[in-house]
Amino acid sequence: MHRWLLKSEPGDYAIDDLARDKRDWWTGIRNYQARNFMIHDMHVGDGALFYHSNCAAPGVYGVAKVCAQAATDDTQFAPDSKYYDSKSSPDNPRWRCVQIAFVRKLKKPFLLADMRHIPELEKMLILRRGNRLSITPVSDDEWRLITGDKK
DNA sequence: GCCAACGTTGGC
DNA sequence: GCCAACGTTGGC
Repeated sequence: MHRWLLKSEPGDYAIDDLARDKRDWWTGIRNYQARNFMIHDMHVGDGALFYHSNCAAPGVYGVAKVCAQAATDDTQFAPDSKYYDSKSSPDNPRWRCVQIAFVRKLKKPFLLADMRHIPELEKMLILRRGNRLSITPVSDDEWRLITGDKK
């Protein structure tokens, strides 16, 4: 069982959207490293920290979990989608994504500005300068510290 | 809005 | 395969 941090711009898709929808395919990932995490390493039951990026107060706002293994990301074939990929073909889809389910919102967000001051979190990839990877692994200790979960 | 850091593209 | 140019990300 692994744990992850998923970035999303709240203007695009926020934790409240997931709370409303209950579950959603994590479409639109167009980076091979993040895609490979979804295809090879993310499994049903894995936990996910839901992180808001590119916004006034970036940080972890909620908890989700993987509820379905990676499947074809249909947005790659939708010409109207901002995630359309003209070089991908239905015979050989380039992009796949997992489905995630809403678990809960944090009582108060764990902000990036606060994460930076906690020594136990200093190894988190999200804190590395220049980091742009939208899916990153999270250790069990980091998970407990951020979510307050006992295990 | 600024700008550093990064990933991708494409000419060679 | 190299690498400059370009577009994007994302904190500030």
